[in-house]
Amino acid sequence: MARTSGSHAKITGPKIQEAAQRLFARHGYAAVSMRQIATEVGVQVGALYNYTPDKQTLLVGLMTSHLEELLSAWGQEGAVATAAARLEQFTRFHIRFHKERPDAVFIAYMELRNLTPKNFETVEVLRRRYEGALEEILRSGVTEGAFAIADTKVATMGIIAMLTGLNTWFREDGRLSFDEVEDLYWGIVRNSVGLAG
Amino acid sequence: MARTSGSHAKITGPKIQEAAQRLFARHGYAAVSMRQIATEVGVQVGALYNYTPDKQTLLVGLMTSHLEELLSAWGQEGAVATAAARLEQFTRFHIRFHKERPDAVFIAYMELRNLTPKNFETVEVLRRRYEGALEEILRSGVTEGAFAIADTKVATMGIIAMLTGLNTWFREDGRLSFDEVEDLYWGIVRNSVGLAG
DNA sequence: TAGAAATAAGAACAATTGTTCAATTCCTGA
DNA sequence: TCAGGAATTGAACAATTGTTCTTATTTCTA
Repeated sequence: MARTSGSHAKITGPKIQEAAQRLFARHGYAAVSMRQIATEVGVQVGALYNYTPDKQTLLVGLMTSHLEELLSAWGQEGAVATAAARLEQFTRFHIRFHKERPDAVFIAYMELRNLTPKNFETVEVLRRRYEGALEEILRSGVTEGAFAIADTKVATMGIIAMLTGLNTWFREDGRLSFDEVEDLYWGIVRNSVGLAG
Repeated sequence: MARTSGSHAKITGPKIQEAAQRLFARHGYAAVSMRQIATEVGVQVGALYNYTPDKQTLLVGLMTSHLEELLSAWGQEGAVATAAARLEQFTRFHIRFHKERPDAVFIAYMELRNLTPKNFETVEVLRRRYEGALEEILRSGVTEGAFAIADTKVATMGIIAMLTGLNTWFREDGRLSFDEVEDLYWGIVRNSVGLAG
């Protein structure tokens, strides 16, 4: 056999990324073989190497494209007046964006140790840029006198960890709807920066 | 060769656990081979199987003993009067306990997907018991009228995620000392439950 | 419609994987 | 001191790993 009928890079390429993302998230990068990915795509393992030079590149590609999407989506949020409104906007944006991409989020946090140093740095630059967006909000809120925050960098890390942690426990069929949880999280964040209810 | 001079289970046993913990945390469970562990211990791979029936048991053993230590240590904290004081006690305890065991914490959070279903359930029971400890504090604070919390379960997950997240960014040689960060985190937690500064 | 480019199959590679087991040596208690 | 249990080696197993390469077929372009 050789090239199969109907095969096309525009189709196989995305399929490979989706399969890799799903499998890496489910079992972990190291535990997933190239053959498993190929099987999921419906292709033989050799074909994968028309799309990636190696397994590592597949991983770092998933991470960077996720973080770039994240930054791009945040950049497209509309402008709001006060720091408090901006913080609410960020909180709800973060929660919603991450909820829609559990696999990508999982990989971006869990597989950092499987990156080569150079790839790790690339990913970290993107992540820090996103953290910087929140910190800027917190700083402007302190300047406005609206927030009571002792250290904006520490608050940034605390808030992001809290928001991202939602992915680890929220279940669609649980006690609360997602909208309810979103409101509750915003309530906690609002409190945490010293905003009046 | 065979039994080596000076060899003893009381020594090799802990050494294996320490090596496995260090390596699993650094590279991930799936990425670490039994031979790497053996090399780290200074032993041949066959010897490991005097101490564990298989690799999976090594992993689940690390997780459960970490969580049991955590629960035991929390159980030994002294009694305090108010819910607010108890929450401060929990916050500082959690941060300090986790700071001392970065490898164990990392594994307990990152390697859940490598557990068999039965082992996963065992670990989850322990984790839920710990989460329950915090939720009980929050509930009693609400009863006292000291805390303003809309949903204690959600607040529990949010606070624990925030506190545990500290491990991912704190560096001993960073801008702030650990004691400073501990105080800052307590300030955020205090705010988040609506306690007056 | 012919030739070129794109796409995939399938076999092959050496290296590594978790686990088992007999053989061998050391250590301890009586 | 010596027997028996404890501890380890070292070899072996089949299965799986990431990657490369040649070959074959399909699709695209002119």
